Amino acid sequence: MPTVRDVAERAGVSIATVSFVLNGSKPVTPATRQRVEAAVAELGYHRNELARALASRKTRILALAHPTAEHRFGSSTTDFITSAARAARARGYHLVLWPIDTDGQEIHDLLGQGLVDGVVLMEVKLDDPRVDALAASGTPYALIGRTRDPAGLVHVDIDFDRSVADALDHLQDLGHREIAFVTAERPGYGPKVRSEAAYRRLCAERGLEPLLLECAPTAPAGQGLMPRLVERVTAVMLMNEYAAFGVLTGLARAGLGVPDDLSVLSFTSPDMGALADPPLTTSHSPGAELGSLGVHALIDQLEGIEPSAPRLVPCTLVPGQSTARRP
Amino acid sequence: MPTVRDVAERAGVSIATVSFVLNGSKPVTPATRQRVEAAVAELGYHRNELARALASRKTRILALAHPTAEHRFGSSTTDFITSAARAARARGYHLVLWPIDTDGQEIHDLLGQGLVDGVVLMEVKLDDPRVDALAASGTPYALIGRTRDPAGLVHVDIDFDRSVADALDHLQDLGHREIAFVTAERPGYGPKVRSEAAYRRLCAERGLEPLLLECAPTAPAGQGLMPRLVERVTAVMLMNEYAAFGVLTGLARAGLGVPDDLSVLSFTSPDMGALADPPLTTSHSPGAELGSLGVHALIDQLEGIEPSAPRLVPCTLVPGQSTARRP
DNA sequence: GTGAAAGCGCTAACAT
DNA sequence: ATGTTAGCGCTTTCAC
Repeated sequence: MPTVRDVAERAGVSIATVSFVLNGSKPVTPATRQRVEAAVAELGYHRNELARALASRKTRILALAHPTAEHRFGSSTTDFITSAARAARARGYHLVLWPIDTDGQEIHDLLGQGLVDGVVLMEVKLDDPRVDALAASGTPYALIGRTRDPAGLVHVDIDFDRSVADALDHLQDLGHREIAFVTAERPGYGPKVRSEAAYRRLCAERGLEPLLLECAPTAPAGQGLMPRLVERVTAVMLMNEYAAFGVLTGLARAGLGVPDDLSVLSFTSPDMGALADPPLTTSHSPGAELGSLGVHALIDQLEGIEPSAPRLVPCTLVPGQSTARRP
Repeated sequence: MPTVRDVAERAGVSIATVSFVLNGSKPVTPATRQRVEAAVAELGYHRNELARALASRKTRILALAHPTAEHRFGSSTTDFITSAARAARARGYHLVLWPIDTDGQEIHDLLGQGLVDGVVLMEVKLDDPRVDALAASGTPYALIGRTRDPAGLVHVDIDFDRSVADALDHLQDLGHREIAFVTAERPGYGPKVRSEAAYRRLCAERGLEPLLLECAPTAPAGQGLMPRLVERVTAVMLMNEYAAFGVLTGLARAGLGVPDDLSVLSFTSPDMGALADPPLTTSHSPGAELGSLGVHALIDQLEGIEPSAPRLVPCTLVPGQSTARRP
């Protein structure tokens, strides 16, 4: 592996000049720049990121801290992670994975290693001790999700208000007025709390009678909703990836069908929705976009670019065949 | 952040001795060891992994190279990744994510940065240029999956022979003799090729008539199989995550049911299988185990531990209600 | 068993 | 505009 020294020698300049050219950190004559670039190309030189990190006190490595148990983005977790890693690389950073299970100590030890410049924290809870640990460490960080009071914290999240409003719009446009909302049983879970709040507020604003239900956060779920649900509403929005199949099954067993007897809108990936019969109308979380935005927000902060206002991104509605005009 | 110097000073020893204690790289008197350890604890010292990496010429960072498009492990990709990261950390390594789309150059540039000691390559194809790029680079690597001729390459993969045999056993035990096998349309895709070969061989050995079918590698899929499938077999194994729902739907539309008219065994996660009605008998890929094994195989290689023979891990059969005794 | 000193390959003052 | 030089925080000979 060639080093700056080899490049400098070959180009007939000092190692400082090589560094200036590589980093654009100081003005350099076009002529010498070219000689350096030629030497770099001829030698197939790549700078050693480790040495650079040590000398510059910037590792250009970010950590993606995520609990191993929960899967907030469900089917879009992979998209999120991949997109975060791509965004990092696009700006010259690397992303390391930190599966974090415990709260304070683990993250503290990891940070102590001095390997990363900042942390992207996934699956942020309303009251999250990891956020406190990060804040105490002084390491820059960006949150995916929000704590109870996220004011002043760098974060990106789903825009639950918009997402629920869009879903309601879709159903109301089809003539529905009795629209239930089903979440997963997860007390204190941010997305549940925020989407329920949005639903309640929107119902009030629009003069709709709210019907909030819950079911299990894992499959199978939703089948038990059935007697109650179809008696009281003509449409349902499911903020629970697993519930849709249960609802369809429960309905079928009662001799009823979608969308004739009930319109179903599920917050899940279109891929998942396509598995159902009929293919579901879905609203999918912006996993990839959040991954990218979160990383950019963190890097902006690291590089002293603008304060980077929190971004809230709505889910995207993809019409399927499980929603139809009210009978 | 305290450094070795601070520790050395406080313990009244040289920085070399501190290093010896921290790494166990040289014998040290119990007494001085204790003094050093005390100083470490008092100062809350963590060694700087970056500096250690530069000086020792071992970064203790591994890359997980994965294509962004394909999703071999489907629903278990997240498990795989998480488990790989955990295994790495358990042995004192970090795992960086490298979403790789192009073939040679990208991986070459990344390796040139000198950030990683080795690479775990996911989604290995039968003929994979990335493997050649890695081999040419001289960087140690481990493959998840196998090339056409994996002899001599460090790799871990699903044991398709065992997995298909176990599935056949399950169905044959239930009295089935006509058992179809459905894969996803993906020419040259390792898992498809190897599982099909296993199916053919096993059918021959057991005197069964093979029926191989394909359908789309994305949802919706499988509905089109229906007239043909149920006329010719009493059971089907689906090596296609998306097909199961289509098969169920197709069957229902024909007024038929599972498992009465057809037994269905799907190679997917039990979570996914639980969504179906009836809950599917599934065989799930050992995503987490492969992630961990792959990382260990790579680290063993890096640390000069035994040659680490290739490990093939079978899928795990989880009986559901979609398979039953042949009518 | 312990210490002194020479780097690892780079960046970033500070000179010139 | 370019060069000299002093580190970044650690590991690792080589002496003692």
